[in-house]
Amino acid sequence: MSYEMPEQIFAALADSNRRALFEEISRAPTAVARLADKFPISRPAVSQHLRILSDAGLVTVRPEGTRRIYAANPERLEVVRAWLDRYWGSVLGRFAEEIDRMNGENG
Amino acid sequence: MSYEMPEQIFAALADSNRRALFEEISRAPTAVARLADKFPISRPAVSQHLRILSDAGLVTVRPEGTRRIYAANPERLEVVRAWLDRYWGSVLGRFAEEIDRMNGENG
DNA sequence: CTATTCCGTAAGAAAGTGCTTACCGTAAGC
DNA sequence: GCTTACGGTAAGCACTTTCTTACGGAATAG
Repeated sequence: MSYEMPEQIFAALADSNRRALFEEISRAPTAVARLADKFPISRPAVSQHLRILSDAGLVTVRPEGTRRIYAANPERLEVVRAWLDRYWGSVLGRFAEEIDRMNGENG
Repeated sequence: MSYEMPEQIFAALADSNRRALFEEISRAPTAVARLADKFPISRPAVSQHLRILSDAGLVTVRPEGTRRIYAANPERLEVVRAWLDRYWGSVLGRFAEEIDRMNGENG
């Protein structure tokens, strides 16, 4: 049994600035300076957040002249959904066991 | 339009110890000392994690004698799922717009 | 070639996080 | 009552995060 741990992804999405950046980028691929204009933090701060999003695989980069265009990689969120599904699976499995157990005792 | 921000929930789940505690509690409601036995951290550390999980609404507490039994509140994860769904909705909406725009230009 | 624009990185400050030990309150057992 | 078990909180420490300013490298415009 092996599945990808959503460690980096949860950590990346835990910061509200980063979530907002990710959502902004998801609306349209965007250059760094433009993001820095839209957010109340400096351009280096944006770069640092983008680094983390990039390491988590949530965004990709494409150079365009001197600019670097960041685009979202929405598929990556499947890891989160997979974690949720796996969690629900185990919780529901537990629930079913409990039902069985109660039936075994009483039914 | 208003929807609950998953701020605290993502932050709570970003820590692997906390995720593990949450999953452990999800298997069965558990007292603090028992959790401290199962994890390589002290009892106060467990208490502090439980506080954060509790503030995020991911767990509930029930006193039982001198013990406090923590139980998971899985429904809370719906906030995460809702965020995912909303995100996908907007991304797919964008995609549809893009298709329309291209059809308007070329087709 | 020079100037300009864009952006990543380095360095450092301030704040936050996660852990430990020590302590205190509360519930149950003797 | 007194003792024991349980667990939250305070204080302090090491480490990490997040931001800033300063700098330097790379691509374009003149």
